[in-house]
Amino acid sequence: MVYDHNKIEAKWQHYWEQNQTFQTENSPKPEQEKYYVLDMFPYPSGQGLHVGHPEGYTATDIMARFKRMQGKNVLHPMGWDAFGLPAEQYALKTKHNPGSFTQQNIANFKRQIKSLGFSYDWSREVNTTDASYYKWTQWIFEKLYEKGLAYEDEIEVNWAPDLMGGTVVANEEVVNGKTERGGYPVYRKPMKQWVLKITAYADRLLDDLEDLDWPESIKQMQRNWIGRSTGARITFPVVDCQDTIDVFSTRADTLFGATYLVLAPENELVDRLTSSEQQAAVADYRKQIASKSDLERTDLNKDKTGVFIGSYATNPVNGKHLPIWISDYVLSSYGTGAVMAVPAHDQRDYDFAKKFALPIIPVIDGGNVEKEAYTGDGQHINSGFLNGLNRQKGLDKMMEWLQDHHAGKSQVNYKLRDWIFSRQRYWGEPIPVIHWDDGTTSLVPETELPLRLPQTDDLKPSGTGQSPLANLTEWVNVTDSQGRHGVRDTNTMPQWAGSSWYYLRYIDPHNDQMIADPAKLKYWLPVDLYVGGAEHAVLHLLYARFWHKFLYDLGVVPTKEPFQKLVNQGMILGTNHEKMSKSKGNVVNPDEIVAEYGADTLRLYEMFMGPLVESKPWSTEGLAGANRWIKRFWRLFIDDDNQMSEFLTTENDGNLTKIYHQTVQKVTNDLEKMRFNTAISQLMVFVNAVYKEQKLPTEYATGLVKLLSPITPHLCEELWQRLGNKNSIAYADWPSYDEQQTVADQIEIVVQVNGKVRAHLQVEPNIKNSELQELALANQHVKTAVTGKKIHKIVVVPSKIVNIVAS
RNA sequence: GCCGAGAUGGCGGAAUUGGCAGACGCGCUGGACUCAAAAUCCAGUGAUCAUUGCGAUCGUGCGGGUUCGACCCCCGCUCUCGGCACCA
Repeated sequence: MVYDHNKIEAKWQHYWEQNQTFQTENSPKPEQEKYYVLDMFPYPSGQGLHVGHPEGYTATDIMARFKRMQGKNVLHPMGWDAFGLPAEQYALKTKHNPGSFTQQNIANFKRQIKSLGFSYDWSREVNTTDASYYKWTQWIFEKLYEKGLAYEDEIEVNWAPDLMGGTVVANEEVVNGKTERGGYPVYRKPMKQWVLKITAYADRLLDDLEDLDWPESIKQMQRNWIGRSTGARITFPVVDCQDTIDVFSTRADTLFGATYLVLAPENELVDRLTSSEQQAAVADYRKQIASKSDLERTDLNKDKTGVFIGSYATNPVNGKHLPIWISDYVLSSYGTGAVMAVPAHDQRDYDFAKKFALPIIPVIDGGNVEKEAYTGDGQHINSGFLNGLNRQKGLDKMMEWLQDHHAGKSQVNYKLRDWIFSRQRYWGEPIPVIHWDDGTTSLVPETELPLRLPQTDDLKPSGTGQSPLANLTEWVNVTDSQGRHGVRDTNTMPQWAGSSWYYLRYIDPHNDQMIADPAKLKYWLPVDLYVGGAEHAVLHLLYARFWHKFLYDLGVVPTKEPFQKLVNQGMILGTNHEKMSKSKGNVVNPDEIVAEYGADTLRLYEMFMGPLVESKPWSTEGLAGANRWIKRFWRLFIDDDNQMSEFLTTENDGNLTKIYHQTVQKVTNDLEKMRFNTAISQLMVFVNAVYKEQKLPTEYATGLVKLLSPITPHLCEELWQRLGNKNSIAYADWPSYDEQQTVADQIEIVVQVNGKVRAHLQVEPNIKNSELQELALANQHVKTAVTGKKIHKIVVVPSKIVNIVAS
């Protein structure tokens, strides 16, 4: 009988559900080793799954099934990151509540995921939009607030007036000066926002990367994002004034070369230090800057702009008077919002100095300041007591001098900014804060959590820059027991909030007393394997690490880091080698694949395409090939009359012994290293060998089905049952191999002459080198190759190669 | 511009403590089965030359180097992908 994927896949999916095969016991089992394998949970979009989703999910499912068969206690959950902008935009358009729309999408995602036969424990499903879930998201926020790590601040934010009737987006959501979603322009605007002090954890977030088994590229991206930079804070007194200007510099050694100072236009010192003659020009420049979008400030405008503010500062090291300018190439949000300009040795300062004809004084030998700034090393010149010293020695000496003269000290700065945590949206976790009329602010008491999102079908932009929640006056206005009136905070949390801790909730998903039972957390943490797309390299993964460390400090979680091993699956491209997208018309829908070929074929093909971490193009022929092989595998066991195949035999003539043990060894090692493509290739090699032999001893048949079962579970459950087994293959023992059986009695030795292969020799594995050498020289092909030549040297690598060097 | 990853047949890919380049699959060609086709099974398939048979030469983005021996290590390039992008 030909393999009927529809019937068999439905049968086993039903069986697993009925028997709760993959439900993980709720009480920890300290005597059994655990394995927590996690997928990045999806945002359930209206589009449903694309073939990229099942790639990562198949990889984790194989690992989950493999580890179960090796006797591990496996936690393998799935859930939904269901707050988010698309649902809100849809709701605004259609006058529906985003909740019902979201439920529909989740149902569709779940149907699709289930059709692929993944071994999730669905009893642990979480949904970030459930009040019983976001109660704890709000709880974490309150703890952050209590510890002073959540604060309100009037800060320059990325204001996108055209997005959702005006909203604030995080730095990470701004791409090339436009919003990541929708591509709307972004402007800088000071606004009151909730901010989380992630910078307080900058050092730990940086240093603890060391011990993680993550791709080096991701670690490097996080390091760059955090951007720790060690330098000096140098104080410049302002001439004829009590004020001082502090600057941050990593090149304090070039202080003698400073020829002017630049403040960020937004720096508050500007008001006080601008001379009356320059007032108009400065005001004009600042106005220009404020109306520029980020894009205009960076990409579109590489040309330096700026204005002299009419006052001077004193260089502490030589008393020179330096003009003070403002320019938008100095960022108000980094360092002190002011720099000392050393145009001879910094390209940005150089460009500015050239444009405004400011002096350029070289203080390090080398380079040519007529052409460009010199940033290399060299001996200091024009630098008083630093003359003759190189960069590092000069820096050390200058730091000493600055400390001694109270003109500066060492300082560490980070590119990492605090996390702007409020969004002017409806579809998110409400921030549980009340602003009282008397000017005080308080948290919603923990006993009153969750603070539920009020139901409404009529979402409207508030028009004030506040979220649509501002319209819901009944919800917004509160009166306490003393009759005091206040208003609720109308901000909601960003999508990153719910996804920053969901992996903790899976461990104890129905606990209504706490985030999770500490004993269970202790047993299951950290996550042993986390698989997802590289697009979350900095955002999600940095925020989750931050919250985890905070919870660690609170004593809630027992580990410093949440995810021990991280793997990024590569992208699946369209057949034209381009990224799949609707507009290119190269999107493959997994539903169609499952209907035509079955889930096992999709799983097998996606794992066979190439290494998990690489991007690779879809191939319709390749997919059909995977399906052909599944049927070929089936025919090893089941004949055309639906009987057990004549290949199956209880007699073992030993012809397949070596290759069987090799296969068990290779598949086991490859799965451990997640090299699924080569594991599958080895199984194909074995199947080819069985077809040659026309025989399959039962002991190898059962082993073979087990080896393949993590990859194509439906097929293998069916064959396992037909081989006479009563229980699911999911908990069958993983096959073992005998190392002795994997090596042959005879090994092949390559004989080279001058590095070129001239002959092959069949020899005993433990042959002596001298014997090997003799055999090689006696070979006819070798003799021909060395005829008329003098042998200089013979290199023998035991059990591998003989290389004869002759000329 | 800076940081990171990569480049292997017609295609996806395999092979690294430096030791037979191209496993496995796709595609293609031929054969068997069939009235025929599909499906299946078997064989061949890097290029060039030779071909009656053994075979020979070249070949892992490009140019050098180290080595008995290099896809692998070193130096210098080109291109592709990902990230960052006035962070002082």
